[in-house]
Amino acid sequence: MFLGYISFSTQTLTAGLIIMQPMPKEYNFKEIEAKWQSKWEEMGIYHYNWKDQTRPPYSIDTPPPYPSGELHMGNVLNWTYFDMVARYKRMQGFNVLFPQGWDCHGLGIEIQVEKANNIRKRDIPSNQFRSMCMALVEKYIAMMKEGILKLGCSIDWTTEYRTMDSDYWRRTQLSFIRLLKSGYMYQGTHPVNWCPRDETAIADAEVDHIKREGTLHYVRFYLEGSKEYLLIATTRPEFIPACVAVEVNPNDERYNKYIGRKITVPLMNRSVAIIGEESVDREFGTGVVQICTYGDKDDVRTVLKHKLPVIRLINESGRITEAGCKYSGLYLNQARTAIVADLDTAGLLEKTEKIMHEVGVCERCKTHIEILERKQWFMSTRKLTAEVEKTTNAIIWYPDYMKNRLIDWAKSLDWDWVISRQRLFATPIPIWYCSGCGELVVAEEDWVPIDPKLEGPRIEKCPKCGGKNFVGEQDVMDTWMDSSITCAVHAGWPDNANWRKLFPASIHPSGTDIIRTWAYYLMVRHLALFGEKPFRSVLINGMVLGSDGRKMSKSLKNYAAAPEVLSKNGADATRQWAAGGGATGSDIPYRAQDVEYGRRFLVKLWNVSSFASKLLEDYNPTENLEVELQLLDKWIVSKTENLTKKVTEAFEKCQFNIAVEEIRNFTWHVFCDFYIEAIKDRLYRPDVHGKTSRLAAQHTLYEVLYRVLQLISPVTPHLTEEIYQYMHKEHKGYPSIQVSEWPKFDSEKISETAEKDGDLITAIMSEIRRDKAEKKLPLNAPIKNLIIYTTKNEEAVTIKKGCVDIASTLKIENIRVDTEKIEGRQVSQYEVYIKPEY
RNA sequence: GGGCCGUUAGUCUAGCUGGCUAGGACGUCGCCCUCACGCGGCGAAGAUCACCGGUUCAAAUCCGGUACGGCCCA
Repeated sequence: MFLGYISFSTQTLTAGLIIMQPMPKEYNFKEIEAKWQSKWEEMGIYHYNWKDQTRPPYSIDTPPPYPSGELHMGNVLNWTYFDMVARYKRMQGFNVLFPQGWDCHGLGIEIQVEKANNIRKRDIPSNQFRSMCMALVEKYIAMMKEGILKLGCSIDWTTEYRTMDSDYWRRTQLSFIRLLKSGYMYQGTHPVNWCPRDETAIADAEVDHIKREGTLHYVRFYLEGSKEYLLIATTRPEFIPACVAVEVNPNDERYNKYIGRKITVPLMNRSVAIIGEESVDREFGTGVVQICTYGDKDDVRTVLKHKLPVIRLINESGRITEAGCKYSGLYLNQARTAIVADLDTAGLLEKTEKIMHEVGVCERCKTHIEILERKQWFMSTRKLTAEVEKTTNAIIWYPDYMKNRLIDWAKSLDWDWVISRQRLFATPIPIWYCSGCGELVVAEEDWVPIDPKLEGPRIEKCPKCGGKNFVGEQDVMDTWMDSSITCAVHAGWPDNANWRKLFPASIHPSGTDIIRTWAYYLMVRHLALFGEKPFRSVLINGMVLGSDGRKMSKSLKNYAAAPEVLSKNGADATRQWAAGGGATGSDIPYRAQDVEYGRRFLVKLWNVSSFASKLLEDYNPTENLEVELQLLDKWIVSKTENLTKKVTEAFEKCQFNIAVEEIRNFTWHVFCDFYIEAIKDRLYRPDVHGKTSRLAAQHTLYEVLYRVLQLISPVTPHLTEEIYQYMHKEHKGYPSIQVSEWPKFDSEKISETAEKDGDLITAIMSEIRRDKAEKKLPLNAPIKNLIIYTTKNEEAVTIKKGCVDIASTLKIENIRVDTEKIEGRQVSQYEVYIKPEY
């Protein structure tokens, strides 16, 4: 492990003459990026040093991605964001922990395995099914890992983990046991969201709401012992057998007189009560609705409030139970057809009409969600809502307004989190039941990892009845139970006694789409387990849109494949798109031109460096500590210092787009277009300008370039490393620019006068360039005489000082600075006039 | 129906703790084979900052409202 870079000082390595290595003319990103990716790994510069006592730690709560195939542009955006943070913090002297895990379990993989093999979970032995899932996960991990490596992320791969490994189970199970003991986990029979296709309970967060066309049925419900009927409107007539009440708004003059009376459920030989409920929408349908167990979440609320009976109409796979009488055994949609037909035949169906309504579907398989009552495990999350809100507000969010999404979500939840799943590929719940008395046996902390389906509890007999037979819990945990303890796991919990040094995590990166899951579950779990916030800050990235500004999707043909983008343009160019594509947290479109521009910037930076390496061939950086800086040297030095300040502040606030733009503009349009153009003559002709002046230019060129490389290195690590190795490594001494010390803003180097003076000189240069352009002359067209007029004495002095630079840059033979008014063109934004004679 | 966000040149976007001729990129147009770079250089054109009203010496920026769009939740 590499430990010692902090102790490298520039003094110890710089004895003797240093010869600048000439750089190749061509910039081959493929070669360079691959080379540094493997060299950095060999150097071990990304390893977190667990023994370091001096540097402050900085821990990144890398969200373990769900392996779903190849890396996509959203991942690229996400990973680039926190990789820049990691690199920046490392340079700032932090001991950075940048771990990488994989969130393996869950329905997503199971469904893919089922579809690929045309099977259902129960068709084959569960072990075989699990192996198939694991094989698919491994395949996807390999694909994603390749992409992450190609992106040049500074991950500490010694920390790599998979949530499907038994060592990770151990942690998940341990967290379950502790939460059970502290009263946060409970078993209960409550209504839950249920996916009939996947045959499992799912949490609110896993339900998608989509707009769909449905049919509204108007059905006659006869009042008990009467010829009078009420017309109810329902989109789900198949639930009529489970009707437990009919509801009207008590303020509705049309119907409130019926409240308390009995009404007959059509097709079923029974009656239910008519009840009043203010929440009934008088405008919807007829204003009379049926309450069934359970048609939707509203039904659950009403049943609870009015203590209505529950009729279990459907089973786990979405078939009608015996409670459905003659419809028993049918699937819901079959029952629907049959019931509608029967209603029609009996003359009870008055009419139907099409309506658009929103339905809940399973986020993984898009099947219509049902609500079922079945014994499940829950985490009491709702009692933490106030705490979640308080903690969320106390955490730094980049950008700040994103915290609302978490708070709003937490407050909107009306059920506790159901954490059990009736699936296979997941962490087992470490629980057994005594076959004799049903007593619940919880695994001891030192039994885990354990699979209760394969192994019995490590006790002689049931503590209650003495029975010796136990049945393991068949249900498994929600995948979010695995991934919602990462902040503690990354820090080394529970094995590392010192884990709180790295906890709470310094930063939690997340996309706008997973705030309600990842951020929320992390929050409730860590609060419940440790009584502390899981992270100190949250970094939010937006969604990647297609180039047309719409959601990126293969069907819209605006999809960009990340591996292709990376291999075509390289990581450094792609990363610039991610960093500069838009403000942090906002959605950003993928546009090939942005990546293209990134690539052109790299070429520019490469070319200027290669040029500089030639100009500095005879420059020995160690000898020139005292140099006599000229007007434009001081100007660029001061501007560089201001740039350092701006970029540092931008990185501190995770405003990557600002950082990137500042550096690029400075490099391209200030450093290259003006400074380097202006010093060429000083470098080429020391006989005219003097050796001291040449040395000052070389020194400034060398240092400013180094500064630019450092500032942009978190964004474009490969190219900056390559240039650094050629030009600065010998002198600066750091084995990699990645571990060089982040420049500290030095107010000593700021000179308002120098900037003002330099700005005036460069403004005059621009004006002359403009004049040449308008006259359609080449830039190097010689000018015989130039008269510069200003009334301000101060400016005249400055201009005289800068005459040399103006003359050499624009090939002027004679310059006269005058205070006599002349007819000439005005220098933009100055009361200065120029008159060139060609 | 509620919440959050957005509306800036042909396109994408920055700026929004109020004070600059509103910054950048792509695209467009003109010029230049200037000895680092044509994957370039130098220039130019292009925006009543969605609309209405208010606060202020001063508003793209703050406040209120309207319209349209996006996301999330009912």
